Amino acid sequence: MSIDGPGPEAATKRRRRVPEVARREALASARRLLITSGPTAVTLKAVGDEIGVTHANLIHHFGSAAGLQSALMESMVRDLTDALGAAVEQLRSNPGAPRALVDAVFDAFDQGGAGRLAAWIALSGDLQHLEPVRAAVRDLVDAICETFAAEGEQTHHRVTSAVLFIALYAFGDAVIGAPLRDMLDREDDAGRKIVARLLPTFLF
Amino acid sequence: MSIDGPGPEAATKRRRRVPEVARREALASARRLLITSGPTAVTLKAVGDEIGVTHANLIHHFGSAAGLQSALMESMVRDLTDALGAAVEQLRSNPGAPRALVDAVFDAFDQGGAGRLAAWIALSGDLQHLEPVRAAVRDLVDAICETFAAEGEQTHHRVTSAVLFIALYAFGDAVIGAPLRDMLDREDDAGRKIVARLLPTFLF
DNA sequence: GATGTAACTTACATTTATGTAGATATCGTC
DNA sequence: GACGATATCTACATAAATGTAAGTTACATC
Repeated sequence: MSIDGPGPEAATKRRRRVPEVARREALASARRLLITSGPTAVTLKAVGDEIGVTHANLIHHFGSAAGLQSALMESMVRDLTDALGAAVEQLRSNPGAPRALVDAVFDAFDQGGAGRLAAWIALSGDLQHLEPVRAAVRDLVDAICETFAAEGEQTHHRVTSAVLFIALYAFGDAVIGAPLRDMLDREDDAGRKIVARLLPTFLF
Repeated sequence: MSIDGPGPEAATKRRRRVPEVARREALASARRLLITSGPTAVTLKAVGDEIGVTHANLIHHFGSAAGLQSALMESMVRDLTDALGAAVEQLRSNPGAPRALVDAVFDAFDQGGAGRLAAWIALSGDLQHLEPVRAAVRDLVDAICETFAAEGEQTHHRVTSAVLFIALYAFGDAVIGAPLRDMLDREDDAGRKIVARLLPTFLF
């Protein structure tokens, strides 16, 4: 009886991945662990066990445990910025549908674990990992300003207010929204509805 | 030359605290560590070093490291609920001043570290520590409903929306507000101003 | 001043995460 | 099929966090 793995006779076999695949598998596993069990669960051993390699192998690919964490943060930040970009496209093609934009941003924080990741980064104090987000946020603001260019002098101020509003709220919702809604006996998308209703206040 | 401590001739002396004082000092130190250096910095050794006792002594008082963490969470949750109670009193004495209520709630999450604590709890999955908050939130909702009793059928729905709104936003602001405002070149109280402006939308 | 309780310490054991060194196996290439 | 690069593993080392046991000391009470 083989403990686990590809099979009885393959128990002594190694699976040799190309480095890029090995890194991708490891990062996917690390993200899963972060989302389901929290930051402390993302250890070399836990990730290695999930994808069937030793912890030493992960050090080989990422240099160190900190290297793995950095790569994970980088990967999740990239996904978040991609989602924000998609949200802007969404807004451009249909400026009058705030709920679609809200869903895009909320999903970015909720699924993919960007909210939990941001909380982890903030709690750990590794703020340098948030730097890539700065450029993405700048782009987001510029894009929205362009879409609402005719609004006059206060456009930039209103847009930054709107971005601050939706980002903080989506973050909070992703991290503690579920238990809080449970305490208040509110439906799952209560937060999204509120934001979608208030967002036009900023932009129009 | 004494390394550190109360003084040269007191180097061999022990300081014997009454248990309540020992616990209070330890919890204050643990909170400081949590706020300044993140959850992983709250270890028995770190807390012990700060208040001048050994890690074994902390185990003596709290039973285990988990016991210390639970006590810390309990203490911070109590402070948060106290602050929420004060916010309700504030609202009762002056129902027309949203900014005062907003400041009270934001300070509860910001100072005292309730926001960081909640993030830690949510990330770790120790949701049972949030149970005391449930009762506090219920009280808060009831108190606000009472204050605005004349508003008719939808009062409860509107109030829960308002509480969800301000709590999620204050939480988000406490955890990632600072870096996000920096990215957007916005002033420190930008978040509070936005919430104070929008809050009447729910209640009136 | 003697005594008992318990706060506190020291010393040791265990577990877990991380890191290093060297051996081994896999796969592309000749 | 031999060979070289390297992905992967085994084995060992280290550090930190937690926990346990037993001894010490401070302080209240008599």
